[in-house]
Amino acid sequence: MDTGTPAPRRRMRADARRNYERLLAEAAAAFGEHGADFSLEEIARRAGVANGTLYGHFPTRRALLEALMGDRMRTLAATGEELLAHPSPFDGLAAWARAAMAHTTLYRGLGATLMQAVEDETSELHTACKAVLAAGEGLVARARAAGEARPDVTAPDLYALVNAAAWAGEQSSALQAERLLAFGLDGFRAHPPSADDHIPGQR
Amino acid sequence: MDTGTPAPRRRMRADARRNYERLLAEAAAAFGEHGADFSLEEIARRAGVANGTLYGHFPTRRALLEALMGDRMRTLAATGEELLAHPSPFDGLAAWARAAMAHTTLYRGLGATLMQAVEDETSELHTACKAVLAAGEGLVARARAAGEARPDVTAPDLYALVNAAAWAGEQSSALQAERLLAFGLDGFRAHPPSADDHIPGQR
DNA sequence: ACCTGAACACCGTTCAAGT
DNA sequence: ACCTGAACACCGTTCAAGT
Repeated sequence: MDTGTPAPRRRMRADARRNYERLLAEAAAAFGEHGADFSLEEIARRAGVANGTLYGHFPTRRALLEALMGDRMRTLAATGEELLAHPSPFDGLAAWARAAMAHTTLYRGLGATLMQAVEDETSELHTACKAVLAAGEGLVARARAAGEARPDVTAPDLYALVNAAAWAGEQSSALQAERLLAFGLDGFRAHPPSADDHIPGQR
Repeated sequence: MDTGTPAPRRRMRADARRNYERLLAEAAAAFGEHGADFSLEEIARRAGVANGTLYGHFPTRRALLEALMGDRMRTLAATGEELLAHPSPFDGLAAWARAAMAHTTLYRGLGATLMQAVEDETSELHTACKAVLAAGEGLVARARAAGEARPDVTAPDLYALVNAAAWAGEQSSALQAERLLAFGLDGFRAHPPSADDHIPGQR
């Protein structure tokens, strides 16, 4: 389960702390209902603070998202490590992929931010995304080693699949997201001995 | 090859026609360089017309995109019908999927519009998207009938895969888009006799 | 140390007034 | 028939001035 609102790193003045938490609460509600691109100005308005106050606490939209999502993402990474103990390497990988997609689905439009953050070191979400990617890498490596996943499947492939499927789901339906994820995962699976379709670009 | 700027449906006054074409040309350039979400106001500015003139010709951004993409999309649909004659049903499907993804990639951010338009009957792109979807349906049906594609793969699955892979490519790299498409297509492939992974939701 | 609110430079869309 | 440009209601971001 979740630990609720994450604590700011350091001691803050009482009024500052109160503003910080109200902003976080309003942002969570607004992002949940209208997506991660919702107006920051309107969030400040709903929290009853001036827009400058929001920027004081969260200099960028990504910083706000990190405050909302950081803990969840670290939990997801931890779940990945636990799934390394799953009896079936591929099923463990698949289960984790579904959990990861559920995280991306938290706020509509989040996938793009998560995709960019993993490559952008200046993003406040970079560290959390890297942890998620590393967890995926562990699971992919294990499935590859067991001969259950293709030898050319990478962690970035898994990361991209999860976010892309979530994106597709936002455009049409949650069912479509699940289907795309399932087909993609099946494409990751090692064939018994048969046809080797070429995946471009090995990395 | 392409027929160049599409003609407006009816006779127009000479100055109107000139504005129409300048708007289209500037939009093509701007969307190509900065994506399909580029400022319409700036496009009007570059075309040397008032913003109201742009809205007069193209009441919505989708109308502008339809004028730019409609012919291309109908060509893509026609290519799909030709590929029904491909010796290998699955290879024909795969070749068409790659061509479709190339279309989505024309303007950054286009995928979302194409995904929505296929379900939104009020979208100016709806008809063109439906034609593309129908072409996909033909190829998928043939590959299913030949036992080369899973029996539960649908045209919307193919459509979603193409756009989702294109989207992922925009967030990271064109190579990632190709890889995701390849893995997804491989997931569409029928297994010889073996493991049946469950794809949710049959449609 | 933190907050306020105005300032700046943008958007998309509509519509009265012109020619 | 078509064009213009202002009007309206929004944005994100910055920063001087306050307490």
